[in-house]
Amino acid sequence: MESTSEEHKQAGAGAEDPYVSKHDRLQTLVDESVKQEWEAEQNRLKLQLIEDDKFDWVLDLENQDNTTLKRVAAIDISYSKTNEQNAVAALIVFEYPSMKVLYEDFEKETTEYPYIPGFLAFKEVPVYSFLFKRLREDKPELWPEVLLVDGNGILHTRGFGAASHIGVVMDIPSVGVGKNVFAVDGITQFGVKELCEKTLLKGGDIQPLVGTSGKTWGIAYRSTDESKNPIIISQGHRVSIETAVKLTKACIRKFRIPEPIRQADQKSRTLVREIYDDPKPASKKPGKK
DNA sequence: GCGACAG
DNA sequence: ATCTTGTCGC
Repeated sequence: MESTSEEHKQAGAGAEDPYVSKHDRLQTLVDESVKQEWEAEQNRLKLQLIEDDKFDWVLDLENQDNTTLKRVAAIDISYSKTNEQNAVAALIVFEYPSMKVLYEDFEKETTEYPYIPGFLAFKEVPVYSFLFKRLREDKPELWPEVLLVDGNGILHTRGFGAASHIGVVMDIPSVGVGKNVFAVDGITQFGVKELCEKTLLKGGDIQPLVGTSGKTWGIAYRSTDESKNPIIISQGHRVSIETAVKLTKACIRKFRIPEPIRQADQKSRTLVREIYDDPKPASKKPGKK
């Protein structure tokens, strides 16, 4: 039988087929039935989603004296370049507004699932839940008042991205900050890019992301004068879009990415390299060679 | 069927 | 997500 490379690829999805990449094998691990279960869980959890401000702290950028916000956290996860399943996740709690690190914790992880657009939470939330559990047990007094997540909140196919997912599961106010646009409701990367080139002229400028339906899914924000590409802010859980933008703005320091997320990204990336990609000669005993 | 596709 | 070289600017 004649077989194109495409057919060969599909026909040989078995785990023993050397012509099928590990990535492809992971993808086939998540079949339609799994995705349907995940969709159902997203829709179920979404019933608990709160898109209004529901917290007891105050963040006033005009009158800092009114501000009572003390603890902002960020989570991120970095993957091994040699094995895409291996990763290190980070949970860091910062003092606001000094951005001094109050608490940081890391955890190695071997992700069970691959990345599938629309289902990022199912790949990353398990290790985050673990880290939050350890925080609650070890330093409950440092529980953050709000959480920044690298990824989208309601800017999502079903209005329930990873930032909203972790926010609901942990019952913590959360904000999604992405580096790319997730296409939904007529919003496209290209469209947003073109629009932002006209509207985001300087650092601090914002551009609402309004879908065909009229819904505002998030806001593109030019965080600094130097960064031409905006970051994409969307509501996670228990925050309005205004608060989501205000908090993100308050967490920008010198760089495009909000400082908490930037540091969580940096540290998890350093660790994943040390642990998986730059294996140091396993601790040789001093004096021995 | 076709295009889209966070990390 | 990760891989990549040089390059511009403070």
